[in-house]
Amino acid sequence: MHTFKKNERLGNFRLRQLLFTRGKHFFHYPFRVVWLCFPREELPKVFPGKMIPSNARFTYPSKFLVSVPRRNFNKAVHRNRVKRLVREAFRKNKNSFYSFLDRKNACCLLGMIYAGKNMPDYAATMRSVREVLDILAERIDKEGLDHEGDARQIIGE
RNA sequence: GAGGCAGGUUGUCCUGUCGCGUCCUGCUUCGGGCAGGAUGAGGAAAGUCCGGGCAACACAGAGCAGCAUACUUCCUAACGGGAAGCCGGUCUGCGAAGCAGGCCGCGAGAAAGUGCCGCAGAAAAUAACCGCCUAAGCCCGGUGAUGCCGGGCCGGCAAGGGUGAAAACGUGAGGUAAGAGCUCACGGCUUAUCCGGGUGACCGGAUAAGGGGGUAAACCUUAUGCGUUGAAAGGCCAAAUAUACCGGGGACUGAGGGUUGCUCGCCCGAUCCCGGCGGGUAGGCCGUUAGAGGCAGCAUGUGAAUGCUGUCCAAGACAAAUGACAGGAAGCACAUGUCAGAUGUGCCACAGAACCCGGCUUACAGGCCUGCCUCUUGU
RNA sequence: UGUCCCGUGGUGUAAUUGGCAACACGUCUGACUCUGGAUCAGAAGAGUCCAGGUUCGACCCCUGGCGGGACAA
Repeated sequence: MHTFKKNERLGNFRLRQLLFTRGKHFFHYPFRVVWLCFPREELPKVFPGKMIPSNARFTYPSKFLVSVPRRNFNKAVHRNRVKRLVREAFRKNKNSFYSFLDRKNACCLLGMIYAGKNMPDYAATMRSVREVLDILAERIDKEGLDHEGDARQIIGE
């Protein structure tokens, strides 16, 4: 299904902090991609000794985040336009990436920061998002999964 | 008919495929998911420039300080907003004064006080450089002279010159040694009183007094208003620990605190307060979307607006939904073509709610309406 | 969401009772040198973010806008 529900978005504060402090990143124009991929059964380690908040549960194998810096797009309406285009492209292209993660029994935090300075068009965004997902799957396959350990240490540092 | 300016108003629509937030209903393998239905950005949502609602602080009090406003009347919940006027400035038209219209105005007080006014100039505020005058007083000389002539001292004057943005009412006459609102006539200004008109600012007139340059978007004075802090206000729930340790202070004769710049007042106050070094939490709900709401009609009013009646409106996210793609229609521009229809290409703005309202300001493709100006054509 | 600050040559800064927009670096020209650098001499380069207003006169005071920055658990 080409859906993009609220649960596929990265909304939890602790998970976002985890992504940006521990995540790996690479650049593929026009995106700076930050990602963190770990086995599904290690999720409780992020929230030791307590319930997992509802917006941190992985109903889908991935949580996704788009960011557009104000530096390059001054108007709020332009930032919204870019974010909507990227989300649309992710929605259309995510299926093979999701099935790849399901085969690995992994869950993935993914952030894409739009670093271009010009307003993208639909076709180019579709193409570059597809390329990013391909590169990501390749790297996860090659480098394996991360192991979380005690997240309290991660956030404390 | 075309173009320009100003103001007001409006600011795209339809279909298909895929998709998103919220709410409701139902189903379910129920901290989740599925199906169906409803609903989902603006005139500025923006800037955050004002005013309110609302909330907390003792349902809030005094003084000082501070801030804001400033022609009048009215509208409004309120305002620094708006309406109608008054006055001043400026432009245009007709013109003899004057009248009409457009535009602009932070438009109280300079006769309460203080400060400032570069350069130039004698002087920038109890004026005297050049200049004008020696009538009165004193002295000297000439001469027969208590007079006259000449000179000096003590002085008098502010007309003329020149400087400047600005020079101590203007013109004319009288007056005088020379002069001066010193006096008079006309004109103009300020203050006070009175009369008439107007709710009022103010206007018209009369009488009396006066002679004071500008600057308050300099300090200031007067009048009026303002308690402070803003949804990160504030309330509730859940989770988590440490009343650890070190130093200092204090315990009713009061350390410290109470979201107010200072002082007071009032209130709270001992498992307390300050500093250091450490530890824990980072989640949810309410506040939170229906209100000084829109539209139409009638009535009142010059108008802003108000009253009555009817009718229509239900975004509510929270690393933040309201979208993407395709096709078509409408509108505009250009080209081809034409009696007209048409065809092709391109364009279709500014911009995205974040507690809610009323204003202001700023951005804006195109359409429509009104007024004014210019040009052209016809009558 | 709210609060505060700043805007001057190409760059960094001055300019206070409101009275000629100044300085350094850089740039350009010339001298010195075989050439360059350094050094010396000289010159150009702004009307103060924009638009109004107050005033005789505005970088300075007032109003509105534009742009940039900082802060608030």
